[in-house]
Amino acid sequence: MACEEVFIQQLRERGFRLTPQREVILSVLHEIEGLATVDEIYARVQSRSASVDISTVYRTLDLLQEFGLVSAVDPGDGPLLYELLGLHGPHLHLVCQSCGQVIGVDLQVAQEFCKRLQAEHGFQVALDHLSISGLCADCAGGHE
Amino acid sequence: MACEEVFIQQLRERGFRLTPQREVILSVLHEIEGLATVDEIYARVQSRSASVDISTVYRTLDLLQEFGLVSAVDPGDGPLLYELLGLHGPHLHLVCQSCGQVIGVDLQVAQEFCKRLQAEHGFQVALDHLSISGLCADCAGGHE
DNA sequence: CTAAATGCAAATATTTTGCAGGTTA
DNA sequence: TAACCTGCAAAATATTTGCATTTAG
Repeated sequence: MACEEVFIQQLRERGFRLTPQREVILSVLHEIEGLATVDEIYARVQSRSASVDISTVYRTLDLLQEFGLVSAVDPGDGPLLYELLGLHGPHLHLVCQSCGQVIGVDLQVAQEFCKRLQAEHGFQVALDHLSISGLCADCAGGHE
Repeated sequence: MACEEVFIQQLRERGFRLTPQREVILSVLHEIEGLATVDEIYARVQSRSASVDISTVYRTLDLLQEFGLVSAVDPGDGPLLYELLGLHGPHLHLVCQSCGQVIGVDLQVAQEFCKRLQAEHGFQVALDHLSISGLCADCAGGHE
């Protein structure tokens, strides 16, 4: 099922409404394919529909997150990055502290680790929120 | 070597100075043992030395982080939490999205996982910065 | 003596909120 | 038409910065 359909269905289920603003925002997220700040999203939304307010962008992103269609990554500094989960579903984000790059990695590498946290500490990792800080291959290499 | 000594040594090495403010802040961190927000730290600092400014607290925490004596945890929402690493050294933080609790866990459980990220993606995890969001045992239990 | 650090106040950056009016179902 | 949503503006939160003055070494 496409994102739009999931979105519309979820909206209906909860008595929420499908507005043109929400459509534009979701469509912009499709067009971006990858991570973007609210400002970037907002700018693109504006180019299509100039009167949309940034607060509506925030509100819609929150909604999409609730619906599990979007995830947010904290880059450590600066504003959050948002990403449409759409087809791939959630993945692990490796955030480079040096260059800011965010690498998306299949969740599978984290499975064992998560199981262990579950078994040893009863802690249930939020897989749709998993991100790890460190140095990417390039930046780690340069430091040696 | 105690924190104070490391701190003083690092300061000297870099031509920085040991000020009474810095001493108070480090001492407050000792007294807290665990995670605290800047506001909490600031409040305690003030009770000892009322004229110290919050910007000095921020600046000193940055310094202590650079020196590897303090680490910051992002609770997902709200301000960062700071912690003196002191004796235990860095550990893994499990942050509960529901109750906000932060559980400190030995880094060892993450070792394999980190090695894998290193091997498969050349990514070097920042061990002094490792924190995972999810649900703690209590909150995960309650949800079922 | 002088480079570094502080306190103060103001700026910044990001996100949230209240509300009057517009819109969707 | 009734609850929901939006745009606007203002507030809130958290942190950073510029600068004159003070202070550690």
